Amino acid sequence: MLTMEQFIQACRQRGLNVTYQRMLIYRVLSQRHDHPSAEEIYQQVRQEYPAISLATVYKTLETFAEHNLITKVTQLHDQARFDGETEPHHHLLCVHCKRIVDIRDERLNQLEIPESCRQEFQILGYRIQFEGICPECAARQSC
Amino acid sequence: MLTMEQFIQACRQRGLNVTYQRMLIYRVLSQRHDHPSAEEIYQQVRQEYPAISLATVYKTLETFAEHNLITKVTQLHDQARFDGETEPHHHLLCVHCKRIVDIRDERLNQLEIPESCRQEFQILGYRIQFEGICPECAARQSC
DNA sequence: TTGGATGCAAATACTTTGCACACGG
DNA sequence: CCGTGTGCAAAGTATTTGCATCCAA
Repeated sequence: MLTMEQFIQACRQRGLNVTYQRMLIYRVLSQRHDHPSAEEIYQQVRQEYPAISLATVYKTLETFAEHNLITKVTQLHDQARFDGETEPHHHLLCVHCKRIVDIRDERLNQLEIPESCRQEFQILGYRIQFEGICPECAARQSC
Repeated sequence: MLTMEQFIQACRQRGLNVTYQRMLIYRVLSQRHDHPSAEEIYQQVRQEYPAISLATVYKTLETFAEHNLITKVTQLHDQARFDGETEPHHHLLCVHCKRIVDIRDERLNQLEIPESCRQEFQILGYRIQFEGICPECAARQSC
């Protein structure tokens, strides 16, 4: 989370033009803590700048995420993926090709649930997603 | 992961008709370990049963997931969600209303990466997603 | 001035729905 | 036979793209 000054700096460092739209989108997103969708951000930005287009919001969020100014909570959102297994286990995702490998390790199933979770939510479980680059993608990149 | 006999049993227990399509879809999914999309399952099932429709695959996967015969890897896949924070932290998701709350706990950032992950993938990090039911949804349900 | 950013509309991708017919129990 | 499941086509939703115009640097 950056201040507006830091944000402007960060854009310049990355060669991104600092536009009014980008500042609004960044401000709206960083002031919210519920991880909104593009549509929700669009609706909120529109209140201050009605001329903005939804396509700009999409493009801007994508650009920010590529430049590591924000993150996408849902990396695999573009299509649903299914798992024949219902027993607790974890996943390792290749951030390039989106391949998923199962991870089974008893120690990972014994995580202590933090107090902040238990506080109000009725906890059902948890999933750990490891992220990395698979050998095939690593080989392709280094060429 | 169930044998075909166990699967048929499990369907009966849940009051689900055992159809040829359902058996094929379950078999294809449980034999793969890459967590395919509906389209990929459709393409593979089609090789054995060309008359199947993509809509049936979608409906069937949804039904299976509701009855806990399979799981959806991507619960939030229906729309992308963004986070203004790029520093490592974790999430608590309400499985009903899809609300996301940030979880910060230093102990969660010190997980030991399992050997099976390191083996080949170049690991970039991990995210933990806790899942539960938020107070609002819990109140609504109990009525 | 100039390349990157925006806005609009059209296109695409994924998923869901309505309905007539088929089939499992 | 009854009610659930299926297939098809159409509709719905989320997202991306092409392109003319605009604007930050």
